Amino acid sequence: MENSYLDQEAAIREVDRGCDIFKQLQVLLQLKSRKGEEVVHIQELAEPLFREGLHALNYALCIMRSGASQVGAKSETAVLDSMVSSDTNKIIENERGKRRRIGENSWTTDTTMPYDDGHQWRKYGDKKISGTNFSRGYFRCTYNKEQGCQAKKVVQQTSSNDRRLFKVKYINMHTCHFHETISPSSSLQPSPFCFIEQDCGVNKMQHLQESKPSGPQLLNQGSCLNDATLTETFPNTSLVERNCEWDWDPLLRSLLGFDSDDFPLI
DNA sequence: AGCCTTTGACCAGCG
DNA sequence: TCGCTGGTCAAAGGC
Repeated sequence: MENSYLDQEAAIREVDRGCDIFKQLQVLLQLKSRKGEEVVHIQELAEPLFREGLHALNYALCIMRSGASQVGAKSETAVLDSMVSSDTNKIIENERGKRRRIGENSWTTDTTMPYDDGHQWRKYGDKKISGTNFSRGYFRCTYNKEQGCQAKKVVQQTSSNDRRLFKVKYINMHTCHFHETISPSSSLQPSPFCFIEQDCGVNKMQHLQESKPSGPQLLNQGSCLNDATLTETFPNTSLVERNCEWDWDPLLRSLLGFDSDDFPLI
């Protein structure tokens, strides 16, 4: 009962945060109409902001879904039902207990950025699926061995049109410590998203290396990069920048033309 | 050295 | 029973 209450509070907190983020996004978009020359900067800032907003709402949804049976939260999920759908699966276990997982706690979501959800994943399989032009990637939490985290996800590209679309199935909630550290419940905690445009389907590490910048960048630790890797890849990037521990107000202030001296814009 | 992805093989469910 | 298919393992190689 106590946990249900805490879950509900956490979910509400995430929804609140999502609202705040979208309000900031609105401010950014209003700036765009007033300062045409800043369009590029605003676009670069708005995208991760939008992602983070979505992440906050998705995270809230995860909390609600995982505790739905106790909390009885239904109305909230309706908000995002057009974006996310859950599965009720049967559980099939084989005698060796190592494969044929068809059930477990799972839900699916359609996204254009399947590799950028704030968690660290290790790919353990890839399968060409009949009837589609795309293969399906199987991922499990990096901390599967270390911490016994049972979270998995299956990424299936469903569209290759101008805007690629992926269906991502998540299986089991994260129980690893990393999950807690990236919990967006605090604005001071690292954002799970990266400022670098993700080329979906391309190894993120490789992509980052190919796009190694020359100057300071607004980055965070991302979903698959550790601090050491980033230090090596982006030697001129400070830890604070990498963790996205900035306040958006200075950003907006710099866009408005003041206090821009100590904040490196892209 | 340790982590990752890739990829072929294996195994189980299903029709 | 058999072939197809999806999910997983594990070796190999790369970074």
